[in-house]
Amino acid sequence: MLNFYNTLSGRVEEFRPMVEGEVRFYYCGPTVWDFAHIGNFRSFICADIVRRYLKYKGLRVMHVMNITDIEDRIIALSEKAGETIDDYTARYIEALWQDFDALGCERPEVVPRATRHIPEMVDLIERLEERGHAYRSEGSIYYRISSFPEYGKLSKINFAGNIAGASERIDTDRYEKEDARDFAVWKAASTPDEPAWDTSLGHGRPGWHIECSAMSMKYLGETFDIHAGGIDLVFPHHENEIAQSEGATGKQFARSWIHFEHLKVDGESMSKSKGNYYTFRDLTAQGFTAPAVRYFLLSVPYRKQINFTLDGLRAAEKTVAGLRDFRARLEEAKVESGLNAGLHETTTNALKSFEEGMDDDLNTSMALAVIHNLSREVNTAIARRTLLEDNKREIVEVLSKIDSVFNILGSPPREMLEEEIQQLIDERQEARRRRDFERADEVRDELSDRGIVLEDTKDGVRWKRK
RNA sequence: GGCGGCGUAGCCAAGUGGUAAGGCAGAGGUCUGCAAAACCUUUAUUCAUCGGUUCGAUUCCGAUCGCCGCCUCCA
Repeated sequence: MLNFYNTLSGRVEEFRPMVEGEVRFYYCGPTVWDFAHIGNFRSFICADIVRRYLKYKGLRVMHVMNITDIEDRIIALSEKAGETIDDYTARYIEALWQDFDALGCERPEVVPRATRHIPEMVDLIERLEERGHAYRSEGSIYYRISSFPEYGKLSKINFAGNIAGASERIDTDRYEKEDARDFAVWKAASTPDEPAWDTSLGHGRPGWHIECSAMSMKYLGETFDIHAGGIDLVFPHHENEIAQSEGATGKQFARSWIHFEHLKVDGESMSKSKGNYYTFRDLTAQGFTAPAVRYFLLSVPYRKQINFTLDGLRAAEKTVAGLRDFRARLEEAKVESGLNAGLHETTTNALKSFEEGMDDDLNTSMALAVIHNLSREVNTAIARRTLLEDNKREIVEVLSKIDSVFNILGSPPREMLEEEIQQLIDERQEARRRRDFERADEVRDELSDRGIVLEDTKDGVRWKRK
């Protein structure tokens, strides 16, 4: 059984979907202008692991990831660029998918955009008004927090407590609100030419929080299984979503909440001003590979802060290369028929341990250790020629099952031997037979310069790309 | 000021009331023409510091130090 930490209940609990065999999963996606850094990708990959492991468990997953394309900053930037929101955001969204695919994340079933769901948000706001949860003030509409006594149940923020230090920074005069905690669900346009929509609520745009309430309920129903996102969204975003959705429907909104921790870079929070801000593209430009980045970002359980360093990524690069080598070696191993009982047990236990690790609040560290241990044992068996045909088949199968979740081994490197490479290899073998090692090394160096690494094994020469 | 998280070997990092996963790096060995890869052996008497509870704590409690986040518009 799968257990994970539910932010709402504050403890690890067994996950049971609402509808047998089907999971309705909402992931709070990025704002388009700021999605490219590795902090966001950690989040995407965590969500992808959740999705993939649910599928591993045989569940159908209805996965919705929103794209926030209305937001003060986007509006300011698109205005500055003299572009419409759509034009401005288009290139970011395109880049998002490129990186998303490269990092091996499966695309969600539905990717709604805020700009395409204004009517749904307007409807929801009207429902809130009808039920007394929202009020108008100077053309804007605010959520009345005093009307929702459960407010704070997700973030466990004690509003009665003393927030003297914080309140200094709240300029209460700026808002025409009944209560400083109230938040905007609809913002009246403040300048004539800022992007805005004409709706029954007036000329303006939705507040940030309302989009997720409206879009998640549209695609997943008023109550759904899992709502996920970065830990920074717990308050106020997710707290406000609960207030909006449950205020409007009177029903429970998301049954479970999963929040992904942030990463640090070189021990500090990542920020542009600190100069420790990395995007996925920066890293690939430096020669790092996508599977290594993915491995690194998932190597620490999602509830722990991960400390991103280039040294760590270099280590991940080697680790992933080792695992890929292992898989290739296994597939190429020449084996005799039969089943080695000891290895069979090792294999069975490996899969079991993998599931135990993942079932325990998606402990990817523990689950990854399983592959390493299996790799060592199977390598030994290959070296000792104790790997038999039936073992090989089941180990290949177990590896691909595990990799259906991690997605770091990729498809097996069964590229055709390019003729030229093979010719050089043959030439080197011929030279070795003549004991002309000078020529043999020359050929190996030449291949190495062209990115091909050779390995002399008992079964002949293996080659791979660097 | 309030709330929460973290501090484990050279580096990254899992984990647990009963004696420390895994990865990278290092050392020695096997194999090899030499390499590479792989394998074998090895690398924390110790889990920030100081107290307390306990038969026993890295794991629970308290204090201290250090780091990170939230409490605010916005993702």
